[in-house]
Amino acid sequence: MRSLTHAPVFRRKLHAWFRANGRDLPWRKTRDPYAVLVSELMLQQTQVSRVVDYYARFLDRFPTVHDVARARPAHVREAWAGLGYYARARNLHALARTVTDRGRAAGATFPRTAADLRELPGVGAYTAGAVASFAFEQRAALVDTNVARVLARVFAPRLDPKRARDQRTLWTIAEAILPRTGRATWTHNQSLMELGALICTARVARCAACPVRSVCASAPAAPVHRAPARPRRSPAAG
DNA sequence: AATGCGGGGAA
DNA sequence: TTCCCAGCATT
Repeated sequence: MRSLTHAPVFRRKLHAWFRANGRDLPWRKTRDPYAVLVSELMLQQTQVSRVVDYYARFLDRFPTVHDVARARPAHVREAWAGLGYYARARNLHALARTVTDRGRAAGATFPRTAADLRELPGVGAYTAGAVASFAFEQRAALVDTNVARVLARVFAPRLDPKRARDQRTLWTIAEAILPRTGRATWTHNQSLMELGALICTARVARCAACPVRSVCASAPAAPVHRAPARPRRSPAAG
């Protein structure tokens, strides 16, 4: 992998860009672990644009994790109808019951660390990192398809983000470039995914609009601004 | 390491 | 058409 010398500059530029250009998505307004979990489960392999409405309707119908835990499986499934990957709805239901069962009657007890979140049904490495950093503002790394692509292009252009073996390296990079605090990690992880979603996309890397192109191993060198060329003869000419 | 799982949008 | 999308569980 390429050296991570540029990580501090990368972070600074990325975060500044995100604050100015990040989308105003509903799940970015909350730190409620239940709401964050719902959004993350819905977003697995599913585009943001299609999740927005389902997310609002689902929380309207099941405002708390207790409402899901109490519900009949068929009703949860019904709220999920059309989204696809229905195992996610079953997992959410099972997860809700787990979280409310072991808590006391009043409050649900969500695991707060990525390692503990990982034990919940339907929660893999990515979702565990997402809930840890987005709901609990923990200093946890996360690598989804966006982050894998961005990190590979910026820091390790020889890695193939789709290759399973290279993913391990990408997780190592993701952890290595994490900011110091959990609060900053929230912004950091959101920023990474947003860059992958808006600028550094799968089909086209919009390098001209990219805030981190100056430290990117894959971006073409910025076009040099220079005065009109003086007439010049090639060495061979004459 | 591969595969099944949904459905829709974009190139 | 193909590829891709805030992946995960199972084999």
